Amino acid sequence: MVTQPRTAELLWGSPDRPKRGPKPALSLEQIVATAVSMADAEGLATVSMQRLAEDLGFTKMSLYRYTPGKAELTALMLDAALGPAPDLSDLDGGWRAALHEWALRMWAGLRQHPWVVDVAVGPRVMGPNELDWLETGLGTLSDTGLTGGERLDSVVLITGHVRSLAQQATAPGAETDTPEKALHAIMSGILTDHADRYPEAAAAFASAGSSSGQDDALEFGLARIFDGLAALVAERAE
Amino acid sequence: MVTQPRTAELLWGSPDRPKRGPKPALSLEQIVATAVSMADAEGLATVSMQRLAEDLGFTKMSLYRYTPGKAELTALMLDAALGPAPDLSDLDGGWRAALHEWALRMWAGLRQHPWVVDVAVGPRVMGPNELDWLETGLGTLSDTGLTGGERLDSVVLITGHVRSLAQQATAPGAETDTPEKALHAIMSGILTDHADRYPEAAAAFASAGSSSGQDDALEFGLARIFDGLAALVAERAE
DNA sequence: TAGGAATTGTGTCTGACGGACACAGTTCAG
DNA sequence: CTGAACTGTGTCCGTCAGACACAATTCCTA
Repeated sequence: MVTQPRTAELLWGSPDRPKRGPKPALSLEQIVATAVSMADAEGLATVSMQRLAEDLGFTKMSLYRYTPGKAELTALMLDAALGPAPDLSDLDGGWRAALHEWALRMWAGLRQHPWVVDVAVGPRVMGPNELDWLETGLGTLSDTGLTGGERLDSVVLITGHVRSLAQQATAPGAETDTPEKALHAIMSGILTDHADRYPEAAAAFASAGSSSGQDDALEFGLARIFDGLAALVAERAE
Repeated sequence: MVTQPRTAELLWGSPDRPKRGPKPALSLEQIVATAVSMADAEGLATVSMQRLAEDLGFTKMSLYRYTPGKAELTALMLDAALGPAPDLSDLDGGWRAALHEWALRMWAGLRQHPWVVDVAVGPRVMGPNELDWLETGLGTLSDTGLTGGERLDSVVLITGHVRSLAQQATAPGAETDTPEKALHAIMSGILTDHADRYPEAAAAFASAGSSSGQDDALEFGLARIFDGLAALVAERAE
């Protein structure tokens, strides 16, 4: 990643305009915002520099006056789409209620910008908004007596769960149904053909396909994680 | 996805050779195996039909005699890389030990084939091996009294955790260090610059960066999830 | 006030990608 | 033995990110 310093400067640097030369007709914010709404509407894959430039009424190469490359633009899109973290200070119910709300807000955001999950991958330069989310998540655990590493691992655990489900729920083919039903629809033929070899899977799908509401998998996972965390917090409190 | 029936047939169908015409010089298995090792060695992105064909000593277009398109080939690569699920029947320690081993095996597999995480996304046609993993995971919970939906959600929860961490750990830039240290290295400058705005994050990274061994985040998350599951199982057992 | 000098938008070009299509050569069934 | 089916190849297309040179615009300085 040679682009890291540039990415960091674009995300964190101050936008000091040069003095000579014609005034830019576009702004990086404008480009990023257009790219985000395009990705929201038609998927990240359809956002090419060409299409983005056409949407803005300029040529493709003009965009490279604002961003060194598409990777940097994508990093900016990510932080813009995340937006600032929610304010959880008014919440009652301790860390559990706060973390729950935090997770649900993140879930809602990821549903709105499904492509974010594909972009926010691996150790990378976090933008102000992403770091704000992390900060807020960690803050919910400040009264628990957990160590810094444990708090970090907790937030990572919840993030992973939310992201993993968001990825399933917003993937192509799952727009109409819940991901469980979509998967069940796809696999039902195969499962009935091989029910003898995969009895547990066949039974589980049959049972889950009939009941199971909308966000069951999300709430189920959160409940288990919070129960597990509560046990650790209680242990630390002794 | 118009390619779904074809994918299903390639994954589950029987390979009946046509009788007329020259014998194929390649086999789909051979192509898939080559593609898998190429993806392992140099990343999924570098596996183009062109490079793959060159590696096999044929032209690009010849590969399309074996697979209708790259998407189907990728689906086959996924199932081939997963391999059969581990046999957990010899394990003592109940569902917890079995699920733990299951998760660690999956972790090992994902470390070996990092690109699998990027491919195994969304409701899709599962291959025999992928379904075998699911079957085995569900099987560990058969004595717990959980419903089919709960078992499914549990396996999804653990899978999400393992996958999420594998994605962090094997992303470009994290090969040398643990993902936490890599992220810390990237973000340390920014964090010290903005420590007043992100105190929790700065503190957590500082604390985690000094201690924290190799797979702490993995084991931490698994422990919390298992504790939470144990509480539910105990509740059901009443 | 008249220059450079810096900066912006454009047009052209390259190499890589997935894949459509026509064609020649090979193999078997009738 | 002939026609049908099948395999591998070569050529072509549209799209992608991006390099580079160039003309036009704007400001700082002499």
